[in-house]
Amino acid sequence: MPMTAWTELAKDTGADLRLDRDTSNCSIARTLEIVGEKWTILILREVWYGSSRFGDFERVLGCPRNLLAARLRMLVAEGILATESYQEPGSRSRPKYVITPKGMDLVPAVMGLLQWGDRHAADPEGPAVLARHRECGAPVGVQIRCGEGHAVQAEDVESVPGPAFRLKLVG
Amino acid sequence: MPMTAWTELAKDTGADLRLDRDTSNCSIARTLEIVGEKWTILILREVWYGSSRFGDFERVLGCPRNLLAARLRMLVAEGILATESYQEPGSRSRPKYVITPKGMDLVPAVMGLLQWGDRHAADPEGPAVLARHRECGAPVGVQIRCGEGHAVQAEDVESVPGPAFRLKLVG
DNA sequence: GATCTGAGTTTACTTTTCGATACTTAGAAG
DNA sequence: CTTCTAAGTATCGAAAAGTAAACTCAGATC
Repeated sequence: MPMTAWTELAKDTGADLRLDRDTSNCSIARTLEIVGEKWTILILREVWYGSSRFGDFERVLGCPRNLLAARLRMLVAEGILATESYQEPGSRSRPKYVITPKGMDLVPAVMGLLQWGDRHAADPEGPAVLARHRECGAPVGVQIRCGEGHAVQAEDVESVPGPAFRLKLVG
Repeated sequence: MPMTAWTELAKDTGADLRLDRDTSNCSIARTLEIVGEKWTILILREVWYGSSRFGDFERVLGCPRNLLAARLRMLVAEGILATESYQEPGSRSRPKYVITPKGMDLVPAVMGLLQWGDRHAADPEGPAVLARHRECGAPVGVQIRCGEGHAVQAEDVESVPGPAFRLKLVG
């Protein structure tokens, strides 16, 4: 999906100056800034699988406590998780972590990673987890689709400059 | 999408032993092992946008040369990129990097990240890049779908133990 | 044969992130 | 008022990443 609209502009202009796409405004990079750190996606995976307490995450992930605390704090600050409290009988109330709608919106991206791993890096025994549609039981996956409702092959995706497209000078 | 099938098993058994899901076989984690390092996804983004040469990546990403070389080497070793050669008139032939089918299979995952960023971390000016269906021009995005063809809400995805599901003892 | 060029490699140094363990804290129970 | 517990903090050495510049290498040109 080459963006010919800018690769043409980005040619050498003869002098020492040269134009390139300005990649500072990129939604992929911005998303990775938030969820691209080590453990973050795996914490979300555990939330989807039903964990909610600090100790749950620590035990099942084996993640260092200080990193776990930092990641949880950040996910809450970003509005991806929210804290509620639970109270075990005979204990004081403690915080637990639940996913927000903003966090649920990450499911397609993570399911994309899951799907790729199942296809290209699977354990010979098969997947440890199967995702299926609650209503009909059929296995689920992610698909690229267009606004017209067509399923789209990755090769048929075309990337074009958007409203915030900019060029930058390099040299 | 809690997996009740194992959260029930994972209760304290009264003694000092306790069962937990064994997360060592996870397609998400395995995928992140390969593409979860810094720069890797951004390199792939540039490949999708039309870059193919070492110097292209270096200029547009601002990534250190040593890391760029390491990431490219790894992507080729994993079969996500492949090297071909190009020849500029008057120059010797040099290597360039092209995406493989295995690499194209990552598009849904990365498009998921893009979509989330556009929705939740967008620049006020809007996105720098728009993805659309080459045939009909309509904007594209990723969707969760089941084998029966239904669009599935993230909340309606149910995760159940697969063939390689294991429990582990923690204590 | 000297020079140019793009694609790396190497080196040396700083900064950031990771990982393991010890320590603290706030309330409930004895 | 001491103990117990889950949820954190604090600390510190190790590993990885970032930065910058010098160096190599192989062919094409001069």
